[in-house]
Amino acid sequence: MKREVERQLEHIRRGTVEIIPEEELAAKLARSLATGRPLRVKLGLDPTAPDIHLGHTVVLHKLRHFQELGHQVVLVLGDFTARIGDPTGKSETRKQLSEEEVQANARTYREQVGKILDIEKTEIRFNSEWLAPLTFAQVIDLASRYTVARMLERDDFARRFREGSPIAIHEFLYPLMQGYDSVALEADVELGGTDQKFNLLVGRTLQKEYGREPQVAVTVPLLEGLDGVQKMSKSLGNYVGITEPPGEMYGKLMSLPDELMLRYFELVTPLPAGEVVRIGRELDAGTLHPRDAKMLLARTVVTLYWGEEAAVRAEAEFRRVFSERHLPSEIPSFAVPADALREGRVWLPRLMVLAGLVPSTSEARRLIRQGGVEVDGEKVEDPEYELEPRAGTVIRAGKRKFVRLS
RNA sequence: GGAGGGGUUCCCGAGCGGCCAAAGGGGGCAGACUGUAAAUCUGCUGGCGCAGCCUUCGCUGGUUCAAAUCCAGCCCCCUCCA
Repeated sequence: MKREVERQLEHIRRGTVEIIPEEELAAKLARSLATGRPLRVKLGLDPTAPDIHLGHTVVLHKLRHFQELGHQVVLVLGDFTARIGDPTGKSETRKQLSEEEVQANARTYREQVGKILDIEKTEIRFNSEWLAPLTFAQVIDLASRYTVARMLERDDFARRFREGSPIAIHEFLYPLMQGYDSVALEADVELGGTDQKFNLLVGRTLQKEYGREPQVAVTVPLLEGLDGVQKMSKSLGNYVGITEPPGEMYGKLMSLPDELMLRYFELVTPLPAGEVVRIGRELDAGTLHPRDAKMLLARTVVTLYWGEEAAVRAEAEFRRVFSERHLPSEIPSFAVPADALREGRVWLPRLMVLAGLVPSTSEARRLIRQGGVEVDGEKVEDPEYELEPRAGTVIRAGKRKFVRLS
C-alpha cells in the first residue's frame, strides 16, 4: 500500500516543477487507494485558443499520467471566464466568444486532447454551468473570501501596481472564478503551467473557505519553443502544432537545438522516465549520436499524433532530402504560363516568383547570388539566367523549396 | 482638465536638413561545415529584367535646389499632475 502510493507519487513527480504540498497528495493517494475512489484532477482550458501546440501538451501528458493511475481527469472549459480575460502575463483583453464558437472550440479540444488523453474517461465541463447562476450577493460573498493584499502578491498584479499600470477590479475576479471552479468540482488536484501557480493556490484557499478539502497544486514547466529561448507560442512562430502534417512536424523537431532534446523527451513524449534517463546517459557517453537521438524524438512525437507508419515515412523523407540531399518524393508541379516566355525562354527569377518559390525577383536574385538555387541539380550563379522550360525540370530554391515544371 | 514624451523598414532601436533604402541588435533566409531544418562561421535581408530607377520613416499639407530629419493641422500611444 505504502509502496503503491510511492510508486504513484514517483510517476506524478516526473517532469513537474512543484507539488504543493506533496504530503497532502500522498495522503489523498493513500485514501484513494483505500476507498477505491479516484482523485478528481482538474485542468482549466482557455476556450479562445483551441489550437494546441506541443507546449500545451506538457500538462496534458501529466494528466495522462494521472489517468494511467486510474484517477478521474476533469477538463474545465472556461467559457464564462473567457468573458473577463485572464490578465496573466499581459493586459490585453480577450475577445468575447459566441455560444457557437465555444461549442466549436470544445469539439476541437476533444479531438486534439484525445490524442493524448483517453477521452472516454475524461469529464469535460463548462464553467458557465456553475458561474452563470451566481447572484450578485453570492459574488460578493465569494469576493469577501480573499483580500486585496493577497491578490497583489500575484506577480503581474504586483508589477502592474508598482509600475502604475491599470488593474481593473474585474481582473481580481478571474483567480476567484478559477478557484471557485475547484470548489464546484470538488477537485483534489489542479494542474497548470508554472505561470498558473497563483491561481491554483487561490483554489486551495477558496476550497478551505467553503469548508471543502483543499486541492493539491501541481505545476509543470513552460516548454521552450524551437528557438530554445522563449516559451513556445504561436505568435512567436517557434511552435509545433499537433495537427501539423507529419513531415512538417518531423522537420521542425529536427531543427530543435540539441540541448533541448532531453527536455522534450521528458515533457512531450510518452516515453517512460527510465528510457529518457538512458538516452541522456548515452548522449553524455557519446554512444548515441545527437542526430539519432533527435530523430528518435521526432519519430516518437510524430507517431503519437499520426501513427507509426506516417512517422517512418516522415523520417525516410527527411533522410532523403536533408541527409542525402536527394529530391523529395513529392514535388509540387508548376506549368509555366505562356506569357512569361520570351522567345521560348523564361528568366529564372521570374519563374521562381510565378512558381511561388520566392516573393519577389529581388529575393530570387539574392538567392541565386548566394548559391541557393539549382536547376536539375546544377547550381545557377547568374541572376540573368534564362531557361527553356521543359517538363520534368526541377528547380530547387534553398534547402526546402522545390518545384517541378510540367 | 493640465504638463510632458513618443509614433522609423518583420520586431526592438539609432538617425534629427543632403554622405539615408536609413547604424546596431533580434528574427528570418542562404552558403560552408556537420551524413541533424542542431551548434559554429560567413553573407544576405524594400521593390523593379537591378552598375540604373522607383517606393518607404503615423496621416495630410507646407518650407527648401534637397525632408525620416524644419513648420502647421490631424490621428494614435505613453508618463506625470488633478
